[in-house]
Amino acid sequence: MIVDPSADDRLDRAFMALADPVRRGIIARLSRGPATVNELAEPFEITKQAVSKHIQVLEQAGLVTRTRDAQRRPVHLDARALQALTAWIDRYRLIHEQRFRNLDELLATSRGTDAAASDAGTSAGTAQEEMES
Amino acid sequence: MIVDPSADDRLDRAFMALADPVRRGIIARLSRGPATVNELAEPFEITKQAVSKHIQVLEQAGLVTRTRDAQRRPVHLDARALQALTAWIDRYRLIHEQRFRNLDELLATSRGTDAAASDAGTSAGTAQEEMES
DNA sequence: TCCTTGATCAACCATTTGATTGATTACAAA
DNA sequence: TTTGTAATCAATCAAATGGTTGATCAAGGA
Repeated sequence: MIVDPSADDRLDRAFMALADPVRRGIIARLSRGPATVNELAEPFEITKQAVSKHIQVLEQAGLVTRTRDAQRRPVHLDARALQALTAWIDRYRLIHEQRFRNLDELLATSRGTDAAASDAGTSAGTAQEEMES
Repeated sequence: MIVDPSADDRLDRAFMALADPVRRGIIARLSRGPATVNELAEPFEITKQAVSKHIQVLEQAGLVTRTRDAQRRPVHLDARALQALTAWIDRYRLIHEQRFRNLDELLATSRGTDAAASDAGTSAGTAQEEMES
């Protein structure tokens, strides 16, 4: 039904998919190789149907794919979606850390010129670039 | 109310917190420096109360902290939580990629010995290590 | 063909989420 | 003290999530 899942939507689904310990457990298991729904359901105390739903969530998030093997339906991890998540996180984490390095430099050069250090940037809205790529 | 938020709970909250474009926008803005609720609410077409709730979600996830400045309450990014997320993701992404490298080696050494390549590992549960650290 | 296994579909239910409006707290300035 | 501003609290609501049970589909094997 969804025609054009925007970048936002894809990030929404992927982050949401990982916001559940069962689904993270499934990802952890799949990092070691493909598995069937029954195999994936085994460690958890919920019904197979519930696990099947979790796999659907992971699939719609692009984190896993399903193939066919007779009546089995092995689930495979797709690491590219994981990489997209770390890319998003690291982007802003690195901007934040760069800001701290710049602040350190500022403090190192203009030592003694106080009052700019305590909460520098509370209303520092210099360049308003795009929020999400 | 919550006494001991487990590692699972913390990951739950953090991933869930990022599964929303408004909250990701807030994180993006805070990567450039602290901001007040009003400043953070400005780009969005929702009420300040809604933004305040989003900030609470981010705060409970450990992604941001709030300080005091008279009647203002500047919000600061806490990059350590972001690092915890990339650590979790990269852990399993790297295991997955290592498995592919191993598979490549296997194919390189025993070329001609087929049938192990198509779906190697469908029931490969060698070592059952802990799912989450 | 009949039966078993693997997996999904469908309907339903309790809880949570995201948002709203209106009232209230906290602080500063007049 | 009164006024104004920043922010949260409280009550409410529609929609989504996570789980269940029961029925159904698909593919082999007896």
